[in-house]
Amino acid sequence: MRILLVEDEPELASALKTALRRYDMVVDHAASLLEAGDFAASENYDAILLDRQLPDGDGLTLVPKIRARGNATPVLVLTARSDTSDKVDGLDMGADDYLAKPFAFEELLARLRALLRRPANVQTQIIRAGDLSFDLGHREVLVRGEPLTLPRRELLVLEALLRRTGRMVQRSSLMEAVFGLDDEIQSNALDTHVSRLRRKLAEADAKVEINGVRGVGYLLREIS
Amino acid sequence: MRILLVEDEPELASALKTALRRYDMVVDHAASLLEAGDFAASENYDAILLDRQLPDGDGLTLVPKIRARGNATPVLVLTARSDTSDKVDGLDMGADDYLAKPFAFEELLARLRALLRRPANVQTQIIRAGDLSFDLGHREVLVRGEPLTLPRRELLVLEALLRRTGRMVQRSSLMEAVFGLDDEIQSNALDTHVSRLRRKLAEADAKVEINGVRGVGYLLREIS
DNA sequence: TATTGCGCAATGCTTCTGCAATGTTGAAGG
DNA sequence: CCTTCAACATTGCAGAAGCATTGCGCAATA
Repeated sequence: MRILLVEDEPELASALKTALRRYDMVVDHAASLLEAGDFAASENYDAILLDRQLPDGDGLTLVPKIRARGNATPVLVLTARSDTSDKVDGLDMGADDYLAKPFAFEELLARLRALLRRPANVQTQIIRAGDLSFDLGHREVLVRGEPLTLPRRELLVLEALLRRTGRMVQRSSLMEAVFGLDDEIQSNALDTHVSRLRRKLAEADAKVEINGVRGVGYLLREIS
Repeated sequence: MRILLVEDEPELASALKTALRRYDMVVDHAASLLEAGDFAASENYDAILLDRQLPDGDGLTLVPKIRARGNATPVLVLTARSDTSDKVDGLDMGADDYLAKPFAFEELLARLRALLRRPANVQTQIIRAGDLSFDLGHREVLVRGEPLTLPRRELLVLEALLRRTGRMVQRSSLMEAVFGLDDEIQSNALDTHVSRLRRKLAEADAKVEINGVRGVGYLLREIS
């Protein structure tokens, strides 16, 4: 679990950091709004602990900012101010929870856990063809649910072909996809990979076929 | 917005119902645990407002019951009891928020809005695979009921893998889950932790196996 | 201070991968 | 219809890259 702790008071920050670490959370610490903005922009956190009183402004202003960037990370606001209208403001600006100082660490932890209890499996794009599916996000190939492990280069070939299932993929663009900027490959390495991939797909009975088209490139087809 | 209000005190219930209706929420009212269970089972609510003190038992017991049925509706617990350990219990049993009576209606409304904004949080507290179970809340690993203590980093590895049991976890996302941006790790530290974790899992005969996939990452599998 | 956790580097091992040698196919021209 | 040739297919191989494991020393923790 990755937490961004935004708190300017050094003692409290360090105490919290240590305490949270004890619960196996990975904590990054920002001491100002500016710093917090940078952290939040560049990294993916599972939750943000946010103090309102910061040297360079109200911590709350961070929330709409990151939400505007499409970041839905749960935010738990820590603050000394505790009257109702204050809480309402905080929650309405997009914070997910609000905790008044002083607080019991146990409660902080419990609220944090409640926030973190959310699906960890972000859905990623999956391409299907024949009996196989390719999870682009996790780089995983399944044939009828069974994993099929492929080496890197063959995976790249398969991906490039799957992205245009049933349509031609020019040899040159395959080369680009598989070898990228790597040094100029001067042999028939691509053909080699295609060949090996073909065999594995056949062995797994994936119900797809790679056809070569002379002088042009390859295409992947579903077969009955 | 459909709300299930579980509250036995008629006056409070009716006041809340009226007030919520003013904000265009559709409110169903249950006055007992039994009734609440029926309502929750048959209807789809966007949130549940739950009193703890009910004539036929502690309202909290409803939460694990509906969670077990795969129902992830956010639950906001209302209660007169307000000490910390009480809140912690409530949140750990799967409630999403906790509000002590007496409360300002404005705060209730704000917390409710915050809950409704949140993506549905399913995620059971305990993940199982093979003969081991991982309690995410208490960060405890059990093998056939026996505790297995693991160092921090290994625990993080295990957690990340367990959250996607049987499926690929990219090396990069493992790195992120385990190290965050703490420091630039430039060695094979991850491999080291995986190795050590493997050994401990094998020694404990946990009936799970960590497979490395060259060039991609790792995946955790149950074994017979 | 004793202990444990952790990152790191060295070592051995497995798998990948570019290459070349060899076989196969298909289109064009005679 | 056959020849011919270039493009594609397949396979074995050796070097490279990636992974697994272990021991070590420093640092954090108790």
